[in-house]
Amino acid sequence: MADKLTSRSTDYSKWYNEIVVNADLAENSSVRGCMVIKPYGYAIWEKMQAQLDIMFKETGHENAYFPLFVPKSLFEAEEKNAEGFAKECAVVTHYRLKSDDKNPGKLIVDPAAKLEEELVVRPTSEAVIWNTYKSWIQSYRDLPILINQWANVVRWEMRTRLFLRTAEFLWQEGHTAHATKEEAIEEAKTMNQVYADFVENYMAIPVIQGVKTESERFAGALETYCIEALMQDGKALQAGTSHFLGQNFAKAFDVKFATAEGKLDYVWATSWGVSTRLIGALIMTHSDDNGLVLPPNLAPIQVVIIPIYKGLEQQNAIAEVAEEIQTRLKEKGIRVKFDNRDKFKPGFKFNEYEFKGVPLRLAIGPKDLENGTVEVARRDTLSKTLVNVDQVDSYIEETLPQIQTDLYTKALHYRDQHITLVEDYSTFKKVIENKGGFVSAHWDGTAETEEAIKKETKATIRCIPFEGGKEVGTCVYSGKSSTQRVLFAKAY
RNA sequence: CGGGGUGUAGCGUAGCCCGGUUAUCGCGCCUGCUUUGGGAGCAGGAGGUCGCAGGUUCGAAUCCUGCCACCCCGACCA
Repeated sequence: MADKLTSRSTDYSKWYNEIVVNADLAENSSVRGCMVIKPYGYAIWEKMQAQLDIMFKETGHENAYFPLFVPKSLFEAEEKNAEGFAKECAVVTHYRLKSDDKNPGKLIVDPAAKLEEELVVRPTSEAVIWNTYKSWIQSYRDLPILINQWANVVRWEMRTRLFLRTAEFLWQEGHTAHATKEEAIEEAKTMNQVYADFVENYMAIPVIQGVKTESERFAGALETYCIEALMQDGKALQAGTSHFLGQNFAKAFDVKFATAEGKLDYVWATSWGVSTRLIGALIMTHSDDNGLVLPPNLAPIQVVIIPIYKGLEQQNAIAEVAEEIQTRLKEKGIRVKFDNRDKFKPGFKFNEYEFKGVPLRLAIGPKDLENGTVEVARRDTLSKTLVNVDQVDSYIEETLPQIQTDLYTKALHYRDQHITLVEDYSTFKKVIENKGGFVSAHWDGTAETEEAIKKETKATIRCIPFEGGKEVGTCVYSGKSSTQRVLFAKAY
């Protein structure tokens, strides 16, 4: 990277280059808005998956896998859900190609292979899963069912945006079935809390938990809980959602169970998901002008060791020290890489790992060899410290969690600086337009007001926060009475 | 789908308005030597359907028409 990046730039794509590229598969191809995740980026995703998986299991969930294809008749069963996703579905209509007689070497769709019923490529899996649950649930003894699926989904959006809205993306989707409404609501809230914990503690991104308004709610849900984060450019990002689906899907797929009292009742449902969008959030929250900044808890490489030497003899002497340090760090469970490639100069490597966001860099040169020291550089602060070789592992063991905390604190500070309490509409517009971030304001609770504000300012209600308390006030737009402040922002 | 912009080597680009030798430059890549405490230097080398298809012309990267893709802004959305 020759040119520097601007931290307030909305062109985050430069930061993405290390970990993802736009899929460029064919001329004139409609496979656009898809991404290729490079190995380094995928390694971050794997770290995220691993931790989420632990947290899902801790809350009693199991993994399973369901089909990619959804027969149209199943898809349309839950009307609101189907309606909500209908406009963005990829649909399979044929199952065979044949060679084109008029155009040798080319293929055409075989009209004879038209499917009796079209298959929808899942934009989400409620339909397939509830159709399956139907045969799994007869009695209250079969409940709850607590299942998560790691999968890809396709949403053919009109406009895509790398990471944040790709046509195909990877995610996890939890689908649970419960005997009571209370238990289902509890589950949806619990998983929203799990997301908040994960994003805050592992991704070092502060989030606000809350409830979506009706217009922002998931299609088919009775209530959508969410975590909302703020990016460096002042725009909000929905980082995860958890839905209380009521009995909508149970009714649509006729999933009844016998209660302990011997009565029949419909099953209560939830679903919840986070996606590769979170990688985008990670990048857009912490990165700076020198490239990515990764929190230690998720960094594929936590510590990189770079040797500085002249000649083979010195290289070998330094490698001995470096490898010894590497062994000690590995024993402590730290992910460390010793980059002893001879074809790149140290300065090049410094920049390379800075760009990749590796939290700590150790440099060992002839001077260090002489003094028994190592230069330790922090990615987040770009500060350097000399540390004695025999203390380097304990120093690192303390510093990695410190970086994790500092990243969170920095992001939290920025976020809190960008929550503005607003009482009148002209200030509202000014803040949304100039300062960005969240605006905390009173809202009369009507969809009309929400829609009007959205039209005029492009700001939407991100959530009705759980915390922040009820208070009496007047709607910033209509002047009608209001019982609580909600958070507005321009969003991705 | 509407408004604006862009498309030239792996990446970033000049040239286009005003048509005319062998399409410019930088990065990257390959070879060799020297280098190595913050993105190395020198020398040599490889790499091009100028987005695609038509048209105008003696001649098109350049002008015209159509199409496609990408980016930004709307509508849509995790």
